[in-house]
Amino acid sequence: MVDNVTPLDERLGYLLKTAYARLALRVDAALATLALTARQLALLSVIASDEALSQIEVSARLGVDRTSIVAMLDELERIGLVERRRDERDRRRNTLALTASGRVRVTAAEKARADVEADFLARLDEDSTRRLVAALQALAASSDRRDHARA
Amino acid sequence: MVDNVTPLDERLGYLLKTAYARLALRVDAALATLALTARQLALLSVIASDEALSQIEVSARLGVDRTSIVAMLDELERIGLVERRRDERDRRRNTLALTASGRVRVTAAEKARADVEADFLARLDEDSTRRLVAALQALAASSDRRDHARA
DNA sequence: TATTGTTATACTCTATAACTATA
DNA sequence: TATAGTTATAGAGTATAACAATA
Repeated sequence: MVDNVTPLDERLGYLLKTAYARLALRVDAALATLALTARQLALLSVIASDEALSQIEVSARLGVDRTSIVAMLDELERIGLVERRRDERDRRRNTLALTASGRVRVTAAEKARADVEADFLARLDEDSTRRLVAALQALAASSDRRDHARA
Repeated sequence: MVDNVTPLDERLGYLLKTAYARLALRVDAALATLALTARQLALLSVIASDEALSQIEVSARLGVDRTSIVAMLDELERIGLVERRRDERDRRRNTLALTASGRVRVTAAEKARADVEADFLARLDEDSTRRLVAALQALAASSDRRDHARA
């Protein structure tokens, strides 16, 4: 009826969205054992990677709005994985740190996440996997510049 | 502090999500001129690719719940791009079809979407692009089997 | 005046349950 | 009984505006 309509499974957008959705389902299933969501693990991992980040710094790295971070931290603090500490050099900021329990949980969860990812990629050979990651990184990097220029 | 924490930009999940989000932003920006969202275009394209699909068939192809399709069709019908027709052979079903205006709009929107995608991929050479798409298709295919087995 | 964290609010997308009409 | 479409509703996730405390 209408020509020039690319089938869904040849569209980059559809493929990226579908691949992400499926990986996310598996990661969430694996993390359920550890009572964590993929979203929470991402936040915990950013905190783990660089202690003393503020809430705004963390939100920028995750690409999540600072107002969304508030509720996530409330929950992670409630279950004892994270601590907010007033930054004494700038009392507007909170410095985020993992608790001992948080460190244990992140280590286990990171292993679970990496296992799921490896299993998800099992269909690809090593070279294809390396090139896939490199291509995605290139797209993210090139997009970064534009997005910042436009923002 | 915690070792074995993979940086975000080496995680497949983060890369897929980020790449998709950025492409989606650009596609939506390009489609705004045509008063369409990427979501609407995906629905229109499925209808265009195979006339006489029912709402449930369309929802399955898109991976969108049938209840969500209802409101989307209401809007597309309201702006005159789509028609619901009772299937006379099974009066429970609606057969979906583009209007003449819908066909014109889809053709223009598909061109805009393809242009954005090509620009988004400009950083990659042809071989890398082909391999990226192939890898994503392989991941989608392998995941399909598992998801169906589990569902 | 500007910034950090916070609350309130709203909007989109998604998922579930229950209804209707048809089979 | 089961299925297609529909409605109502609730839950995530996200974004905006406005506020208090601090710079």
